[in-house]
Amino acid sequence: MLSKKSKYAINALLYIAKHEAEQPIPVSRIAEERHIPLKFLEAILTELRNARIVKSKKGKYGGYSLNGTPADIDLAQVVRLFDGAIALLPCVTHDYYQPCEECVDETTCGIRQVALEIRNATVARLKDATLANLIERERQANT
Amino acid sequence: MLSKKSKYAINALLYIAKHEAEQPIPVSRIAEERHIPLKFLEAILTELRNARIVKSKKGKYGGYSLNGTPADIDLAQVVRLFDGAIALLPCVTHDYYQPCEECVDETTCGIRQVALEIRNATVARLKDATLANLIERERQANT
DNA sequence: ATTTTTCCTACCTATTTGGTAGGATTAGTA
DNA sequence: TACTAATCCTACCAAATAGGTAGGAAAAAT
Repeated sequence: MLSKKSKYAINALLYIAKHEAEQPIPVSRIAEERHIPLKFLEAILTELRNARIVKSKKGKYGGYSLNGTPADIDLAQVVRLFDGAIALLPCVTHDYYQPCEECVDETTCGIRQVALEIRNATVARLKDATLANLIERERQANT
Repeated sequence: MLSKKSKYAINALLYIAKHEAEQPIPVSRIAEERHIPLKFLEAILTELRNARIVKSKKGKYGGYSLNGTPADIDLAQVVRLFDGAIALLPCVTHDYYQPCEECVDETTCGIRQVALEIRNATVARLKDATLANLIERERQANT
């Protein structure tokens, strides 16, 4: 399951993407419209900014903007940021690799093979799901 | 990521499946051979028994046996038992369904569409990964 | 009776999740 | 300069989950 952080982050990013012309958008507005606790969302957007997925502008009329186009930002980036590795096993992650201590032989491990296939399929789908793609999906579902 | 419970359970089940002729197998033997804490594994096997994935025999020369053939038991069952829903969002699970409270319209939600595709692909692969299948995979990788 | 096993109840610690509180700092505007 | 509206920063917190441990009762085979 995705954490609330990931879900809130995705919702906030989609909100900004859908109101691109009005950037930068203050946290308070996103929090209100998407019913996300203000202070919590503040922390989330700080993380997104540190990861350079959004950029911020301080002071009056400040707020957050996408750092790039909606086609540049995908769910894999967001999920990795807040929930860490996407894979089911640490031995099939790229960035967080760790052997399973109980594993006798990683190269022949059957569970690992399955986990690897699932990871690859999942990552591919999450990378395909850019903000632009999600907005387009919703547009199509609405007709 | 899978919990240790799931990983230990899968390893224990694979161990029993590989030693089918010697059933029932005592917890102590599995714990020793697969380096799993004894008492923890005891609790795990109790859960597997309650779920009727294994069956137990009490007393001397007792232990645990598979309840069915290695082709009957798949990873989806085990993962669901210990880690709950497989999906990324509660709104695309079957058994644990819950709407996302922040969601405006579930039928058009783009994130949901992606989550549903990922869930379906993942569940299919986990169901395909029966104990028999895993053992066969390891046999093939060994040649 | 002894041994070896499962079964049952209770407890425990560390980490993660999902927040909240309060104020300092920055920037635009009058 | 003063005011306002925003981000930024530090600290704290409660509940849930993960990953165990302890001790013994009950059952079954010899």
